[in-house]
Amino acid sequence: MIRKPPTMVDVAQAAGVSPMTVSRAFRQDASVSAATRQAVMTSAERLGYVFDATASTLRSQKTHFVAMTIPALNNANFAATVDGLTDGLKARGLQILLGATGYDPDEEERLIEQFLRRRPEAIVVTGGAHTARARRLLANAGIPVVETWDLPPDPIGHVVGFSNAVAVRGMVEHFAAAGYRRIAFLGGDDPQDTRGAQRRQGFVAAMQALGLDASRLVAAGPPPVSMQGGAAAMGRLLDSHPDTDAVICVSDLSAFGALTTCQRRGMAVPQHIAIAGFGDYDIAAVAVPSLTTINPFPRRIGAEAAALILRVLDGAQTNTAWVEIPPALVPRESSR
Amino acid sequence: MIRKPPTMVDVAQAAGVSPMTVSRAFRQDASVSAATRQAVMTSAERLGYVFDATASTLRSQKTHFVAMTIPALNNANFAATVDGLTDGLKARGLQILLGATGYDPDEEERLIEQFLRRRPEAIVVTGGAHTARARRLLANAGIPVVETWDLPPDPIGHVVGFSNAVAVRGMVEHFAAAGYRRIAFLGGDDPQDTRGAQRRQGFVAAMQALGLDASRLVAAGPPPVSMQGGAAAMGRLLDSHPDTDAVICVSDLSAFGALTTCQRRGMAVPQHIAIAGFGDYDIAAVAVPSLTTINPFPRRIGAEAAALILRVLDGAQTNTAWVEIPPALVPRESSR
DNA sequence: ACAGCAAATGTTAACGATAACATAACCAAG
DNA sequence: CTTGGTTATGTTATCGTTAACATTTGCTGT
Repeated sequence: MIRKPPTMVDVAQAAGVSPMTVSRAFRQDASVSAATRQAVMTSAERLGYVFDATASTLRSQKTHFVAMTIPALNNANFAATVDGLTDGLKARGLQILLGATGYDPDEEERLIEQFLRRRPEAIVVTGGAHTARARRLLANAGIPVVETWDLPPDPIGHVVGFSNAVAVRGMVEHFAAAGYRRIAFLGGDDPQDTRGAQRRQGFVAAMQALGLDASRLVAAGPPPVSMQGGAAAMGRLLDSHPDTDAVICVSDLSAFGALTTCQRRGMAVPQHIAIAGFGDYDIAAVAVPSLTTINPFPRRIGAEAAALILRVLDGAQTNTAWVEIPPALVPRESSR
Repeated sequence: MIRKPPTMVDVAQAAGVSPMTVSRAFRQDASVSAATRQAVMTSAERLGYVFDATASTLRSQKTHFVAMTIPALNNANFAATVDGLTDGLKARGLQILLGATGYDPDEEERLIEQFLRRRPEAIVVTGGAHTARARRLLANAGIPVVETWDLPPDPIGHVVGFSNAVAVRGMVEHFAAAGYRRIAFLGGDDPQDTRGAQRRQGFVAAMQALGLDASRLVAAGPPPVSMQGGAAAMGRLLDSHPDTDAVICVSDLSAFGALTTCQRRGMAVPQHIAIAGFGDYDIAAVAVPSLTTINPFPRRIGAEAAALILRVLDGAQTNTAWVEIPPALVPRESSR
């Protein structure tokens, strides 16, 4: 026999109070006597009552949702950002509505539209490249919008990020100072991965600024750039430019792939060729040799976004924020 | 100036129809003439109307949500399961409400309770170990419950998974057949990681069944077992049991960590010691040497769960399902 | 020309909570 | 024993959509 689930009215009846009192008992701020709350909770538990967030949302116009889109779930960096955001918002009872775009702006647009229908109290997106319609939807949503992992030239709302190009410039200068000259860049060829593309652009600009040859660019295929993709690309690079003395890779994963290609070919790293990655994933610290990389502090990006959202929702922050999280270069064994 | 966002009533007025017609125009099944739908959509777009899923949900009692809890976001295996589930449900307009438990049953309970308040149409959880209250909440939720990544002895609802113990037994037998005798198990020491613990139990049982010494167990610390944790644990194993000829690790990540310890100590893998992991993560295929592992088909777990949920929601499946996805042993260079 | 029926649209009430307002109960101070 | 003020609880109407039912329109066949 199926009977329909109990509502506050049922709980109120069972506890001998009004529905309004039940409603109050289920919130921590409200003024309900301890005895009454206890009675309500007991009745609720006995009836198997589960609070209906939908009805609450409709009436109070508070969803306690914060939406977030990331390019891919399966990426430790983005996952760390999500963790940072989740932790920062959990204490306020804000839940994350998470979606992966698969690095596709159209999919992102679809996702954003779906999310906005749920009326999140804020929305966090990754990167600054969006479809025109997505931009319009975000701009008109009437909620705080935070763009992360980037410094968009034409931001929609708040920004918590860093310049991918500048970060790679730092690596190029580091390599140049260490004496490397014939430096290549691996990956960043797919325009869908805007952060990857910016890293490559940053490489080219920095090399040119130093008067070095910036033409050693090797494609690693569509995002997410895998270890396999990095390994294959490294093979092509070594074939086409055997005299390359350093490679900067679009990510640690591709860098590790590149490293394995060197190992399989018996090329010593960093003696024969230096390798750098991006992201400071676990593998960068553990690999033998460990990988020189750039730490973009992904968790902090999420945490700062969370703190910013809370400030805005509290009315403590009224202007648009621009928070830069400067990445740190992490020198390791894969370069001298 | 702030004006409150338009509703269907506003759109209806602008389009010269009733709100009900607007409602119908926003669904694909409903009978609305093409001309009317066009007029409604134009008005909606002009007013910047965004459909309110909350009100829709309250009235229709359909949230189009499916909730899922996983131990950690930052884990390629679980992420693949989420992807499989998401893909399978997307076509039906079902959105995933995702939460990470951090391998903590109490956190899982909290998450489940929060999720149920949103009235998902189904809920997918990882593993069979839950708090008593969590079990009760799930059992009484009145929606399909799917437990994944495990074969729980006392399932709450449907099951899509495999036996972690049996999978590791297969690896032990594989190693024994290859002539390894002094086999160790790395990780699985923390009871919070139930799947890890089951892998270790499977190891012990299989070793004993073969009359081999099952006492070479080395702890790798609390989940998620990191590459670093695996590396450190391997160091301890080599110190305490230098004659070990093979190690089965609780995951590929710890296996890779273990591999790096061998590399740093100049021990050849697999000549000196064989290594196996679990999960068939990218790194297993790319590492040098590549890692022998077990592929649990994580994406397929998600896809099967999605298919199952759709069958149940359609009424096509009325009994409780028990879907086993047998993992596959993947022999690679790290063992002979 | 009109019954008969399908397609398109309208009307009313409800989903389950809570904001806003009203009142009852209680206690301290005069 | 009032008055004034706080605390606890109740009443009413409403959030924005859609299920259920009602009605209109348009077309087919005879």
